Amino acid sequence: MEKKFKRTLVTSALPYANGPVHIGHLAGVYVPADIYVRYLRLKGEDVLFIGGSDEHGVPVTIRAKKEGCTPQDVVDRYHKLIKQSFEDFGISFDVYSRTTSAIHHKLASDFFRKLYDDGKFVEIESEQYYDEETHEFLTDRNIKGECPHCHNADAYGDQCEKCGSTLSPDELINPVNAINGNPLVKHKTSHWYLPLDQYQQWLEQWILEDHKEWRPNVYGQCKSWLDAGLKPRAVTRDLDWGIPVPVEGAEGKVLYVWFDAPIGYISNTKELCDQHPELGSWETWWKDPESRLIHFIGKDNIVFHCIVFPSMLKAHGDYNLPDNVPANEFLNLENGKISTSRNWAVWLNEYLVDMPGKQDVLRYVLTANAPETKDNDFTWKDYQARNNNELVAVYGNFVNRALQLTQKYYGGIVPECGELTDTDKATLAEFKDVKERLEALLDSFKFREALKEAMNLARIGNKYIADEEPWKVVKTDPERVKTVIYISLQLTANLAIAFEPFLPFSSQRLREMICMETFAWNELGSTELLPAGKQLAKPSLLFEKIEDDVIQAQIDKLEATKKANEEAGYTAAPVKENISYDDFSKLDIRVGTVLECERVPKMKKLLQFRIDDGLQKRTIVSGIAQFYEPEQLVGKQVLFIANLAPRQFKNGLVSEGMILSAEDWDGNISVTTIDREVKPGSCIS
RNA sequence: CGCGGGGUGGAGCAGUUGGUAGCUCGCCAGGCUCAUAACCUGGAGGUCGCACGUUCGAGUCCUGCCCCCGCAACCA
Repeated sequence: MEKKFKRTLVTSALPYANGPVHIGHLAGVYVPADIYVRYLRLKGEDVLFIGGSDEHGVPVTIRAKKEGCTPQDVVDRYHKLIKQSFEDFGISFDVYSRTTSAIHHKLASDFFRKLYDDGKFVEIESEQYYDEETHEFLTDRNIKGECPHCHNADAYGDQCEKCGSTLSPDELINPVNAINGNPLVKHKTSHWYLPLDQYQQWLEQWILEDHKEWRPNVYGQCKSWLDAGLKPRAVTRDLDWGIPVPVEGAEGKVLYVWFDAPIGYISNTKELCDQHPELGSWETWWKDPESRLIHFIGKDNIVFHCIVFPSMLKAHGDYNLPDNVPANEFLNLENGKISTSRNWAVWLNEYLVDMPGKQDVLRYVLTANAPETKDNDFTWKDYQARNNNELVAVYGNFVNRALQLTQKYYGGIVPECGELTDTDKATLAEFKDVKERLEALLDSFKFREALKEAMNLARIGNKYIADEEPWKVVKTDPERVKTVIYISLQLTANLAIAFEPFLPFSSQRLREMICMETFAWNELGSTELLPAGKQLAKPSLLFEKIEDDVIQAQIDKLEATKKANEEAGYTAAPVKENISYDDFSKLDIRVGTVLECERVPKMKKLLQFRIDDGLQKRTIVSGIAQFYEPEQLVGKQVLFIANLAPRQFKNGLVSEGMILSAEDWDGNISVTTIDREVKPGSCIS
């Protein structure tokens, strides 16, 4: 299936302009994409690297409302910040634009219109529950109401958990939004759907048969969707933030963000090519069969890039389809899931303030530990170890040794190369082998392994110097040392090429040190990169050791910001509506003595209590298992609601009441108890 | 029987189409001193979660089971 392409168009997922970017973004998408692009450029291939911000969608409008500004303000701010972060980390986009651009609006609009005119959509009209405050239609599960059978007030739109009957939202009495409690009204609405079911067969052939070389996680995920059967997917929404649907009578509707975002790849290419005619027409990049399309994405985007977007392109008819979609899994941080809302992240803009000039260290660590086959974990200790034991000790050290020896013996001038010994030849041959392996790995998107191979080059160099012992030989055979140093310098120059895709900043500095103006991938393996007699610049350290306190500061910062953010986010909940004394007196709150307490098997959160309520013993189940050891509570007197209707759990357990407890700002739970012991069954009033 | 991802030397991970179990770090011993106490060599350490199969041969395929991690559910 090896096909020759004339040019390669690389896209990287459009980050959502709703917050800054963090190491997860970098590791999952942008660093691998950048490595690949830099590699192709070094080989002299025709390549474009397309990026941009995704600026439509509901979360932007929610954020704008919260902050009291316009959606445009929100995306302007984050687009700028994100763009700057990418620049700072050397992500070498040829263009980084945005989906609010005029070019994109027109192109996405035209794209939709062509599919519409060609009859590629299905229009479906329906009546759905609508929240007029948040302007959204709700899914069945997000609707709550009274069950028509057992009159449980909290039945969901698809099922009543009390009586177990299956429901549809229409059957619920007084349906409300399960998230915010807003009342719902029925709205008639019509939307356009892309009938993915019609593309099922074609997709099965195209992915499952023609692209078996895709990564297992991508292929597997596609297969599971295809096996489940595809359904038509809506491509429009009732919203006011987005690209208006270009159809008469569709006022108030916009293109669904997942329809317009991938088209952003096309618009941004167009924007670039229109400004730089020498790159050729954007249509050549997207439509010429000799152009290759590669999407770099995270695993959450697989369905859209492998199934939805290709179906859109196919429906349009003129476009190339992606040749490969290398998707990464997720990166965790210090054993926890990276989370923007919980501020559990290393933000790129902050990293550069704390670790100035260490872009390459992060690029290195994120690549060496890239989540290519499964979720991986970023820890600061690993970051430190990889910097100190690998970048400093292996790569930096070899370069420093070669350059220092050159300074010492030859005043920084490249010495003449004498006759090569067998070890010289063997070392150089090994270098050429690595080049081939490196290429094979990069061509198949195995960046983690490729980086390891590049590191091998430095290891070979270290071994060579150690074996040849020039500091010893110089006393007996100074001529021979010239050759050893010459070769060491050639290896150093080779490192500058091999590492350029991975560590562009360090490569640049290394090239300055050895006064190497031009370089190309094809020269990798050459023994004549630095001619004899060339004067080199004064060497400096390529990488620095990172001490424990610097790392500890980062760990502390992570913990502190997390805590501070949670605490700052706490405000006491507003007081509920007044109730009558009658309402209050209906509640029967009593003191009970805990006789027994144990965990409920298989239930992480549940504790099962045996309570003496003064009249009898009763069982109460409470969701506090993560905050108390069962033994701690035995013998305590707790407050509980005695007349709450019993509730049955799935495993058959019945809870006869509710123990009162307080939830702290950070989610910790504290059980209520009383100041002085009283008889079990005493009433609270 | 909710969905998914995993279980490989102390730690973190590779192991493509089944053919003597690898890498980085750590540890132990030795060497070297040009180098950011860095580098080089050697060594110890694994019944590849368990069991049963297929096979001349399984970490790699089949079946069953156990355990861990996400998500979902449960939090009266």
